[in-house]
Amino acid sequence: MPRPKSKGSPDPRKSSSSGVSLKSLAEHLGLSQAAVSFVINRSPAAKSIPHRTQELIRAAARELNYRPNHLARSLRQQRSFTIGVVVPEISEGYAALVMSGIEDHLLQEGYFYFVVSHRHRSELIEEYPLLLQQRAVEGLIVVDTALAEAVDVPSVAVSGHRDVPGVTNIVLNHSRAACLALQHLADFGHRKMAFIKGQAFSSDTEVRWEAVRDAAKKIGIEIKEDLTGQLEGESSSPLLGYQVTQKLLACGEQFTALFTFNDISAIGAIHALREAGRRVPEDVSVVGFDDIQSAAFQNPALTTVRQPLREMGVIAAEILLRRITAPAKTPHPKEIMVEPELIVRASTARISKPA
Amino acid sequence: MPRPKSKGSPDPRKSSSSGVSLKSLAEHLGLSQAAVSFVINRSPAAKSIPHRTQELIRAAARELNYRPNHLARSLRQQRSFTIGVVVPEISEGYAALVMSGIEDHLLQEGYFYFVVSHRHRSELIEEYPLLLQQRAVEGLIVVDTALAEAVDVPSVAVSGHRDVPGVTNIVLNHSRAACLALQHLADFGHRKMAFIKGQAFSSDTEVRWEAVRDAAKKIGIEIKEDLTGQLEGESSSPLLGYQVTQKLLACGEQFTALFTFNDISAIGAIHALREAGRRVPEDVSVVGFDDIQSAAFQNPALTTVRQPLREMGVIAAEILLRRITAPAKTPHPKEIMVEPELIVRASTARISKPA
DNA sequence: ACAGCATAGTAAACCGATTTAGTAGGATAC
DNA sequence: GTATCCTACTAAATCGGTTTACTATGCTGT
Repeated sequence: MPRPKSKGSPDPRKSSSSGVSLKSLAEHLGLSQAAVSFVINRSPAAKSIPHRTQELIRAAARELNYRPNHLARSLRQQRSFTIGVVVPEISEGYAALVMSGIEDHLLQEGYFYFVVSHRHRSELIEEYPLLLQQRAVEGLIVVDTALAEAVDVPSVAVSGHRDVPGVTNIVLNHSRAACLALQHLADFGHRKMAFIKGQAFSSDTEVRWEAVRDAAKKIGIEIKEDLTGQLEGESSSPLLGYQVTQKLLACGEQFTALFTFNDISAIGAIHALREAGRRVPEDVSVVGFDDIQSAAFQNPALTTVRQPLREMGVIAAEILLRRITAPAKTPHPKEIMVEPELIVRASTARISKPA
Repeated sequence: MPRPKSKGSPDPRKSSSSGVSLKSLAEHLGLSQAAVSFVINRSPAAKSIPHRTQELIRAAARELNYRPNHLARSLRQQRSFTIGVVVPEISEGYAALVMSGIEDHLLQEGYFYFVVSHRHRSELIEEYPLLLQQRAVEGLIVVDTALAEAVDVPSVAVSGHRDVPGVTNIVLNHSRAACLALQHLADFGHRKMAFIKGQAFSSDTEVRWEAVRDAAKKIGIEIKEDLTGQLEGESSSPLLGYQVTQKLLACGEQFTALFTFNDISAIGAIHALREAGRRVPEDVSVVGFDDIQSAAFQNPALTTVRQPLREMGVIAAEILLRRITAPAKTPHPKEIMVEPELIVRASTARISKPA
């Protein structure tokens, strides 16, 4: 009853999935399903079918608007042309940019993808990869998420730092990123620097902090316990940076520069600084991270360490598809590193002579 | 060769999709596939199978880590539990927020979804819905995109304004939105207002502009041709608003207030104003639209018309699933309207007495 | 005259589930 | 004693394609 009955006469209003199956198309043509399938797919087996017949088949397919059922095809071929993408949350600027790169490459190559966001709930982080595999994805891209254990499809982690078997990590050169930022501030004469670390769950947090400490040591900057804050909370609102900065200000320790974990928190931080009567950049220089789109249009425009997020998404997709289609040829790189770039704008300035 | 051979002994390392099929599970148990299927799915037919046997089956399924192949199930049941989501682009704050609402509800209800972005290319806008239907999606959600023609699955359009058969439109009450903004500015004494319209391809542009004109007439504000600009270009960067505002300033006509199409362009506009020596809000009041996350953290904090984007995504998903699961009961509303809210912050102020 | 080969296909297995229709064997009813 | 019902399942069809193995026919070469 709910199924549209397929009468002998093809209904031209019915398009695609609704009416026309390979079977009905073959019947219409008076040929076998196999013959039609060979021609439609340009399979090598079609070489024994004369051109005339091939054209008849193609014409009929066009006319009846035949579109092969992707489910059936995937089931038989054991190829779904589908990828699973796991992100912490979608609204976040970071993940959205990476996703946009991923999408670009995947769709270009004829793959579709499922997106799931886990909002840092660990049971979802474990469950979603399994659900995705049940849905026959051929590979997984996880963004800023620590994959619990090995999965049995090829996987790529963007900003993954764990050494998980079968997973290729796409990472930023955090050492270089930290050097760029600190050297820039040091060049401007800053010595008393404050820092805002990322949330504990963010996979970049730890690596970046290591890099910052190394860079500070190399450049000869002291990192004071009192002047290091940490973002807390799930959301990616500037509010988090605002709150941490208030705490940093409250501790009483002086600082002339602030290096934040991302641009979003830098925006909140500037707000807090201004509320406390500190001018940016005259009293405090602020360096952000990521270079999100609105960074250039903050007031003052944000000096930041640019992370090639979109490109990282593209690379992730490229590597993954390469691993899927030519597993033998690609000896599966463990890590691919991309380079940051310092974008100097108006939120940093030479330190003013102490009054 | 590429397929993992399924030997008699189950390999405990192989999980999910790899080794265990219903067939192998049934063989392992010495039962028929049907019996196992009944129990796994808690089908009513399982009532004739004794508890003892049911437990054996479930235990074996757990132990071998059996996970039914979703492709096969979908094919047989003609239910894919998959939705297609069509957006202009992913990086945009607007679409990302709506998507986050969509995702929340869909995953909660056990559906997965494919995302495709068309970047306003009309051939993709036509092709993607077909490709999605080929992939057996049970419904479509299109965001800020004009669906070319009727599709044969239930569909919901967020910010759709076309009357397409079979499509439910989720729209903002633009009349109210325009009144809120203009009345607010008028209350502050503004009479000379400038406007930035959306890009021609954005489905809200026209409707909103109508609403603005109506509101202006009602309130008694004159809309000058010279003081209405329009965003141009694909991207959603603040740069677009920056450029339009430069043009508005260049024309020489004076204005004390500016109502922009979205927050992103408001951010660019403020930049341009400031560069031209106009202070915000002292010289020019600016009202944005959407209330994106960083709106509150601009300097000055942005006064804006809040659009409940996330909620609109949730509603879209709800309506769609309701239409899919109970097509008879839901007589398919043509339009659902959500209400805007004016968020007054610091980018608008009472007009200063003319010097 | 007949093997051998190319042409133009077809029949049927298969992917991995769900689902309908049916069956074997024991218990109960009359 | 047997018709009937219940219990505990199973065999086989099905979803819509792809793919392997095979066949029927006609032509060529010797």
